[in-house]
Amino acid sequence: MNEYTRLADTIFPNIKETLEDIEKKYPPRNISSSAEVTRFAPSPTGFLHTGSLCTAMIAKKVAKDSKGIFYLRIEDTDQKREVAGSDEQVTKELIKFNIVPDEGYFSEVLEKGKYGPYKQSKREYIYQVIVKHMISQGMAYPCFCSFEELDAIRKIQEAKKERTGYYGEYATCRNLTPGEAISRVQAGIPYVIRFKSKGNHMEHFAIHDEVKGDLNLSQNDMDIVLLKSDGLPTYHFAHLVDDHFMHTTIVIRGEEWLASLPIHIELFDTLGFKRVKYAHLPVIMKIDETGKKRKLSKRKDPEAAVSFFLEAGYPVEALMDYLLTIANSNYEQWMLANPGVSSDEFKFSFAHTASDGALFDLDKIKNISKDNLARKSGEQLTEYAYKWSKEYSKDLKEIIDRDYNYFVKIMSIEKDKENPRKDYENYGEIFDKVKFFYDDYYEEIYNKGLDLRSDFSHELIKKVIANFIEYSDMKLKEEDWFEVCKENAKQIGFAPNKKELKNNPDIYKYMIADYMEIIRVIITGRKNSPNLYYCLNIIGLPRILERLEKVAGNL
RNA sequence: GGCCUGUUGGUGAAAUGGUUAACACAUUGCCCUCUCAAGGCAACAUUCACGGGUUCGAAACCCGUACAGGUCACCA
Repeated sequence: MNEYTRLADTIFPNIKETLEDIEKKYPPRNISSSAEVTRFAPSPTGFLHTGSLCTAMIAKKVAKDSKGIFYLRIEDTDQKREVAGSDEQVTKELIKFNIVPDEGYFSEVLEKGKYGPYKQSKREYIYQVIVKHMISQGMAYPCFCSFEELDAIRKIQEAKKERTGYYGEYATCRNLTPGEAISRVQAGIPYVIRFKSKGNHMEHFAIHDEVKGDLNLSQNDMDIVLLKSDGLPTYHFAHLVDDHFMHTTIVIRGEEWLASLPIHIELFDTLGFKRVKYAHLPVIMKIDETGKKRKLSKRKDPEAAVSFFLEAGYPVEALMDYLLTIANSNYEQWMLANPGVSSDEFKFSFAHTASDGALFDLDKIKNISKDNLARKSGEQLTEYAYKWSKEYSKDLKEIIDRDYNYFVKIMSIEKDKENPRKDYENYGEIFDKVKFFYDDYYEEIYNKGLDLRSDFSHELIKKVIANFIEYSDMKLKEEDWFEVCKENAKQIGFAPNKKELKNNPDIYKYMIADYMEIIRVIITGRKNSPNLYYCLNIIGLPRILERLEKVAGNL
């Protein structure tokens, strides 16, 4: 038994299994060589971030496009930052956006797949086996430096204007003999396990990134921490172990990880593990108050949390479409050329992924969302809005519940036209725009006061109401009905069009638009509404008369 | 500060050495129109961060400069 093995046994006396044993437990996946295995690996520190959703979407797409596997892994190795329950929350939100993992973590009681556990805190044993192996091979060692000592080292480095970190001559614990290390461990001195880097910072190596292209990076020479004093791994080590044994083929993550790529490469090479491919995605940016670019921030930007879009009632496909336009520059053209086709049909390619971060553009999402809602039929729109309302809007749910078909009629206004109306940006806007179709809400609007223009005299308004009641025939077809309205209006002095009004200022003071405005405001309580003919038809003659007579009577 | 990455209009971007720098969002104007929402048409980068070079020819290639972002933890 050599010294390193003794050290390893001293630190992990209860670990009997070897690296080979673990390898056997997680054999290569039985999939074709072109199939990609991707993962989404959030740390449960809060709600799902819009940028993370984008990353997850891409990972899912890459797996799906290649008939591979997409799995979800929870990276909960930092117990200090952990927010209770957010692992399940993130998972649920992901699924709401139709990003359903093929395997991985679903909840505390449900995991799918043979490569688990998929929650890092439950994989402690595996990490320890690997670390023990590394110690016994002289690839890793215990470090007894305290936070204070580390801090002192950093200060010296800063003073000398050298790189900060635990490396080279500063990595004092790497020179401890196994014997010395054993006695310190036995003496109960706290320690972490560090990687013994063989890299040279002055030397470079070539590496290909799917997004960034060919890179030339400095070798790593940091003796980074593998296992923290609490026995849990750092991100770097967990990445090595998990992505190796779960047989990830391509790691898709944010570009904040690019700087530590040399560490990961050295780790994979040292263990003799097959390197994975990498795709480092740019982060979504935003212009802050001072005019500077910065990352979308969960604290400052409501749109950084996906719940923002869920609550506002944007269709999930709209957000996904938008994120895809950022992720693949050719997606927008494809989307325009294939209206209504699911984005699942689109082939994602890293060749069209920008390498710098886009500014988040809410206007664009609104536009995409409007299009999306306009394309839905009245029935579909009602179905989706109703589903949304169950979770996010009592008021909307309540009016739909009163009479589902009545609501469908409202949502169907002019849907059969060549260019359907784009009335709503999201489900959250519907209620307010639709209230007037309901008598109790109309009553509310009426009581607040109808917004009739002040240059309309009471006499004029009464005249219009009387004329409309007498001559308007709701049984007519739309065009005919409107023609009749024009004629009637003309009888009481309203020009039938702009030209006539302009050309005959002595005859006309008002035109048909004004006539209709009076009716519109009285019936709907607003100056703008969808096509009046359809509104009136849905509300029905008795209630129209009621509203008109009420106004006339109170003038 | 070191290292890495990037820079085409207000925004997302196309164009990978060859005529007027696509397209989409936003904005503005006009048309259509019962209002609104749409829709149609048009305007919006004399120029691709800046300086130099290579070339018959550069937004594209090379070199500098500037600016921006990322990163330098027992956080991920």
